[in-house]
Amino acid sequence: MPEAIATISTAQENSDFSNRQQEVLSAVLDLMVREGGALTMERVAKTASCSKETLYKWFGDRQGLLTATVQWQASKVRIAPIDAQNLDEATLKNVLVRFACDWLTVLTSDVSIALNRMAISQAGSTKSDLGSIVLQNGPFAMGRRLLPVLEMGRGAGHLEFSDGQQAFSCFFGLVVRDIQIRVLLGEDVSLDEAQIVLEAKQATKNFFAIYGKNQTRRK
Amino acid sequence: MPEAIATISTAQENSDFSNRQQEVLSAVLDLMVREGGALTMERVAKTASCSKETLYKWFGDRQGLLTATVQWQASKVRIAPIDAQNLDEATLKNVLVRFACDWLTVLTSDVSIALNRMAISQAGSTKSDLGSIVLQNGPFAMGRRLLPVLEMGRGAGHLEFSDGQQAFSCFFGLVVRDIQIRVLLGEDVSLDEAQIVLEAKQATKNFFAIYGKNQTRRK
DNA sequence: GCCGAACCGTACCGTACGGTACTTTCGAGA
DNA sequence: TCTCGAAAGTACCGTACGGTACGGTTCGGC
Repeated sequence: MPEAIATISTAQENSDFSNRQQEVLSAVLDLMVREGGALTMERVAKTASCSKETLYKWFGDRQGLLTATVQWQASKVRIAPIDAQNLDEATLKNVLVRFACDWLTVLTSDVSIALNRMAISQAGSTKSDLGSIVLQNGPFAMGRRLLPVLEMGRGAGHLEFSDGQQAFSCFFGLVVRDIQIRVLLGEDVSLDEAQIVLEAKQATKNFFAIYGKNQTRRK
Repeated sequence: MPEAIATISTAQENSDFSNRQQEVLSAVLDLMVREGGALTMERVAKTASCSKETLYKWFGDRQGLLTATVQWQASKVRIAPIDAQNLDEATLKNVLVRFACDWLTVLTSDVSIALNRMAISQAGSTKSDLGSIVLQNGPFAMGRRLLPVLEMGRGAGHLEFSDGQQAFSCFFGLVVRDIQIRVLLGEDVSLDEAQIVLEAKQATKNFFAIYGKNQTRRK
């Protein structure tokens, strides 16, 4: 079983950013979480103890800084491969539960909320690909990752579906429900570990009620 | 069967706002949709052909104008009562499908997207109840409305659940899936009427696979 | 020790925007 | 027709913020 979907890599030579630059990006992330979307270049500079001029030199402009932050955060979330040998039904369910747990944990984390808020708030306006970046590293990444698992489950005879995308989308809905929109809108949805596990199990069970092969289904 | 969940009332003496004020609010809504969250008082005044001073006189400040707009929009969406006489299973399903259709239509509408973006973008920061207003008139209102239906369905022996909230939440997830977060993040999810109906039927079918009484379910 | 590059701190500029004050226009009622 | 009040139009102010310029400081290479 995979250790976790989202594992923070040990950083250091993580990406195209130098250590100092990553310190800055980390500060941006902190500010996003603490102050919401209203971060100013001056506050970033002060928080990261660097000069505004350096910020502009490194990241071009404010938009570039935000984009770099989102990309950097995305690059930190590595998705561990799934070793799907001998996929008996219990193992498959375990993988799905695990998956749902990780997903719920990420969704309700401060960083994810802040990032999504940021991306959403400017998705409608000027040319900015923040939205698509978050999209790529959020729902889409989950889909790309979960799809093979579902197909393996189908191959092993535990699941039954024709459209994999649709099956994934359904699982997504069962897991996330109205939780994400509620946290994004500011409701304090505090889920402790136990609750998350419960929700994940429930979602998986429900998923099997729909796509499980041994279920009687209507029509 | 209810005509529609969201029926625009014939306006006029709709709420606490005078006709002229509603013209202004309508202009705000238009601007939100067209320009995204970056609306300035000056643009509102110009668009609505009124003076900034009047705006401040009527709505106090920018925040008040936004709040008034959201509330006004919410007040326009009247939820028609459900006449749940002789709730046979087909009727129940019809009601649910109908419900899901309306919900999906609203979710993907320009106005809803703009409003949600606005509320989300400032949900994290300063004291503002935009988020809770949208929350109250979005997911929560849906829940308050759908819950009695589900309970009637249970009473009539078509559904089986212990926690109504949970059942609603599940239905919500099955209907909305990842659609809302994707549109909010800027993806162009264009659903025509036919697709929406399809999605709604699928969601209802899936819901019955989970909570329908005549289903074999595991555990 | 010297030089240059990188970078910090800070002062500064221009502008956009929230909010206010003042003048003009318009329309209803006496 | 005159009066008055409400609201349009406009000019204005203060400030916050994005972006730039520049002097001072540190540090690695020679």
